[in-house]
Amino acid sequence: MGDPTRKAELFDALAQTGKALSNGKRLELLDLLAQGERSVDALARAAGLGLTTASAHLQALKQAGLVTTRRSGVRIHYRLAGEDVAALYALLQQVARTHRAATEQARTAYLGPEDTEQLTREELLERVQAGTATLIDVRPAEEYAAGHIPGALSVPLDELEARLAELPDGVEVVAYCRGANCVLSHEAARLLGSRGHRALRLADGMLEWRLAALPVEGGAA
Amino acid sequence: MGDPTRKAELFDALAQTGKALSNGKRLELLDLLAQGERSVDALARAAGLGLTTASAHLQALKQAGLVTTRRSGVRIHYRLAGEDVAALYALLQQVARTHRAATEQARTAYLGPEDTEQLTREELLERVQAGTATLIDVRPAEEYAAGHIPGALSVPLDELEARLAELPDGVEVVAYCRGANCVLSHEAARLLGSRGHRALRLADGMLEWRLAALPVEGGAA
DNA sequence: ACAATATTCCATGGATTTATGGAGGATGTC
DNA sequence: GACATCCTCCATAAATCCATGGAATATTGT
Repeated sequence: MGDPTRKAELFDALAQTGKALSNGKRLELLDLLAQGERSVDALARAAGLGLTTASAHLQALKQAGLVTTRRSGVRIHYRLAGEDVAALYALLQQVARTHRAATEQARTAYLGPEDTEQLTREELLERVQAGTATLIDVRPAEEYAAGHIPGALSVPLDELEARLAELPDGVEVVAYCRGANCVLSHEAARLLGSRGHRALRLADGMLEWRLAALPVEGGAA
Repeated sequence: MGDPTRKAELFDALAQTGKALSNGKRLELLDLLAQGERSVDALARAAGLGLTTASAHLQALKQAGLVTTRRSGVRIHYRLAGEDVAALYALLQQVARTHRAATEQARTAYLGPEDTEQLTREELLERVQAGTATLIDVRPAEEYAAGHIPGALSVPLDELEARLAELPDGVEVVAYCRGANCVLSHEAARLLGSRGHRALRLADGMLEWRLAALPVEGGAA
């Protein structure tokens, strides 16, 4: 009635994919890849990893079936194997945050105090359609290019201070970034608030927006 | 712009939850818990683990926030921390199967050849409502008691052969069990087929049925 | 063919994980 | 209170994972 060895092999096979999610650096790489494809050294730099270390982790993700590769000239671009992988990553984040206090603590320690106002995807959608808010995407330009919320302006956090003049006065500014655990929109909202703007931020980010099947502009057509 | 140490701590915190999914035995325990709560030694026996080993894995799942405990007299019952955990487990299975050939191979090696006909949840729902099929739940009675598809008869695989006479002749029999990777319905369908019944099986199982928010009978009211 | 760039492969030492058996705690029974 | 049951905690040895640096491989440009 079901060979126990075969059964163990099946569960071990599933665990191989689970293992890919068992290391913080690999999750950080997945987090980046959830915003669009990237080359190995771009990933290594963005995640603060040694090149060989990043390569090894990416191999592990590939073995687990979570990412695929594409060669373009001399460099190799990694990307998520599918939207279900993005969904798996997002769900892991949600479960970890909901059911484990230590995760929530680490999150607030990283993102800083909840001193800026947030709004939901639905609220954002309303305001954008009504034109009552300016929406800015504070992720790196590369990620904006790979797909963004329709109507959003690309203002990477790096450039925000220098480009404050571009933002209309007296209108709400809504910032968003990668996802629920991304610090960029928090910092953007703080900066905007301190300069007299009425600043809000999207509670989560591009990852959750895409998974909710809301409209996306740019990127792979 | 975002303390790198704090950032690493956040991703490591997420990875703590991911680690829970990185071991085959732990996934097997989750698989059992997805059918309902159980005590430690029941889990150890069902998963073929030593008691202390099972306890250690359950502690790991608890630390990760995936399960909670409830004491009842001298024994401690573990259960999933929420339906989102069941969803996470189901999604991991789906991703592993879809994107990794080795997983699919291990699955077919365990479940056996695809020599029995399967049907989807929607098809099953139609037949049950129309009354054109007899539905049997071939999981252990304990799991049936914790919740089953409305109208299903509890016929644990162990007892199926002895209780064949209970099944009406000339009517389709549909068997289901725990989920997409559960062997019980495959074996039940083979047995039924070899005894002259027209036997089908649900393509997945109770886990996916519940996650699809389809009606469930029995269990926690 | 040769050099340059991007990535993977390989070997290594240090840290982490796992299974197991025995001791220790909590609860219920007599 | 003594005892049995169920579970957790602790110590240990084997296996696995991780970061790192140097060598090997693949592609492009000269």
